[in-house]
Amino acid sequence: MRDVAALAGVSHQTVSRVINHAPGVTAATREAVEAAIHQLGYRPHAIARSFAEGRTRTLGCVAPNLTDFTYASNMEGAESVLRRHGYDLLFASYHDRPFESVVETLVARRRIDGLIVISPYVDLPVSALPADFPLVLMGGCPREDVNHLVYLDNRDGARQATEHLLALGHTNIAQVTGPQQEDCVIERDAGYREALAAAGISRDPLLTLEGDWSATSGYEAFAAIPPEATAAVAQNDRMAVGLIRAARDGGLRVPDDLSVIGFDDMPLASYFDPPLTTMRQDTFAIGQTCAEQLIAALAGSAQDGRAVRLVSELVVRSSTGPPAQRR
Amino acid sequence: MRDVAALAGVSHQTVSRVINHAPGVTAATREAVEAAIHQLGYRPHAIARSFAEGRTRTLGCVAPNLTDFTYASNMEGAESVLRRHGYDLLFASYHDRPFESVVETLVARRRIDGLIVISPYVDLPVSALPADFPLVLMGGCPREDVNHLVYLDNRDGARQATEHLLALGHTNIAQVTGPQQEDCVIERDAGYREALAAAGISRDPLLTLEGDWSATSGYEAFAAIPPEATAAVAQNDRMAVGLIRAARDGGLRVPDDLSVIGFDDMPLASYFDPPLTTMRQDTFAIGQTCAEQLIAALAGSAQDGRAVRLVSELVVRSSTGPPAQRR
DNA sequence: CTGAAAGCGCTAACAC
DNA sequence: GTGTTAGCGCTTTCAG
Repeated sequence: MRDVAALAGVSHQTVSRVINHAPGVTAATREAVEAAIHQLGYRPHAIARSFAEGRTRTLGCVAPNLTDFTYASNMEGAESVLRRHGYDLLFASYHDRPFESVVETLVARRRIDGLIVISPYVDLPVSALPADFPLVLMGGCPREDVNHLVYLDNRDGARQATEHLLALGHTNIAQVTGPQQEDCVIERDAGYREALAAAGISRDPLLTLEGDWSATSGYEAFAAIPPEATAAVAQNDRMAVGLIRAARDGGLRVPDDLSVIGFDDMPLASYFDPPLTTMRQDTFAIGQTCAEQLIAALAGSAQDGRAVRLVSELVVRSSTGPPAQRR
Repeated sequence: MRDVAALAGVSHQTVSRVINHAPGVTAATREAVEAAIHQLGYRPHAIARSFAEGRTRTLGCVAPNLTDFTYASNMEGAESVLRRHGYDLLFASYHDRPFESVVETLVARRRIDGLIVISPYVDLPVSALPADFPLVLMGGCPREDVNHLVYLDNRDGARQATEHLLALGHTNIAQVTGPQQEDCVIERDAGYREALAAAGISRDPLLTLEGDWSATSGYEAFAAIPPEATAAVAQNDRMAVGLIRAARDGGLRVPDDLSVIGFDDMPLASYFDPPLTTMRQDTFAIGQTCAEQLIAALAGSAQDGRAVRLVSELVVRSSTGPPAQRR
């Protein structure tokens, strides 16, 4: 920068003005400086700038992992908008370490200006963050303890899924859940119950099985599903796929003997056999929304925060259908 | 830091020594400083440190996108080892902007100390980077123009896949490729040809169809496959799945009328119908290896660089089998 | 073993 | 419109 200033015959401050597109520079000076910059191949030092400015122009994004398509897609959506706003994106996963340590590294040491947390866990210690730190939480239900929230209405989604099965004529509807302490599991379970209750069906606890989101757990859950069930709502597509496989291995036809609906509309959901009926969520858009919220929070607008509610949409394919005669 | 020094009754320099675990501090002083740090809740300012040190302790990772499981998994593997070494990970995708702009933002402005580039493109302009910048390229074939390279031997993988079909007795083996300018496509095509040549089979250009990695493109490719083909190697699993769907829609049985082998062993590959025979690559380990290489490069060891070759492994499931009688 | 001084490259506040 | 002066919070170098 000093060299540029010398070459252009101005002070380093004028160079600073030029690279920051600050007003109050003659066109002539500006051109001279730009010529010098070009000639010297000068590039502003991002770290020095961050240091002087007191902000990093870098935002963090933490997710449980990346291999889950849902999270990866969220993050990609967020990246696309943050990048457009001139921010860099620091990524951290917290599957192998406590969330607090992420906060410690990224926030307490002031490496980032704001944070997007993708979390299916209701008990995430957001309190580990300074109260006024720009934070957007991507969660699975409404909550009061966080300023900026983007959430997928899981309760509504599960209700829709269950209603779809009810509308087809099913009355014995099983449920395969994720780990029961997770936020969205609780919500989806609530939606399932609400739909049953609204249909005047008393809920049989034996019809609910707990999995761990994996296809294998869906497969294993099948063995525990009472034979009178004619349909099942799986809380994600992987478990739905496992369940279908197990049902077929057990000699059942899908959907004739057992209808199965999933959740997520993962890639290739339509390429399974039978093509999966599922609840679609636009994960890319969710990520984008989170990023927009964060940008707004950083700009100081939306000071009070607001919760953005997103809903999932039923996609009917061929893994659900009316119940067949008694099997 | 000044406050900590004052409270502990030492200079800020001693505080610096303590937080950096530098030698030459009395146990007593150290304890006093640590007490002060704890009491004040002091955290070193990462940016100030980076600025003073002249390095950022942040590494970059660029990939075409995140939603492709392969890349996401690479990146997650890389993150796990970088994190362990105290580095942060800056992520950037380049599906919507030139690679050079990534270099500009991250490297030229010195936001990162090193870079992992996940690239299926042979023509990636690594020359945009300063020659001595710590770089690890995750590619699809050996190449000379880069110091640190981790590559999956795609030629070998495609050869294995094709040999598997040959061993089953197929002689008319079609191929569905990705976009033909991509690195790994060229390599996989070469492996396919090599296997055919070794079996004394002359290659029929009509048997090779170009797709775009999507399941849809695999589906569409089917229409162009000559009816005498009894088997096909798809260059990824998604296209394999699309191809299988199309074959069945066309009244063929898989694998009896058409054997299909994929590439990647993507999640749930075994849950498709039929379970997919494919070439497995350990994408998480590949990412880890890239990170280790980068760490080594930063440490100055491995100065001359070396190429790490990884191979994929045949996973036989049920989408391949011996050819049936003439269909 | 500890302290003092200098400086990393930039922006912000004010003076000219 | 442009230059001058500080100073961001730390590490490095060198004295004591």
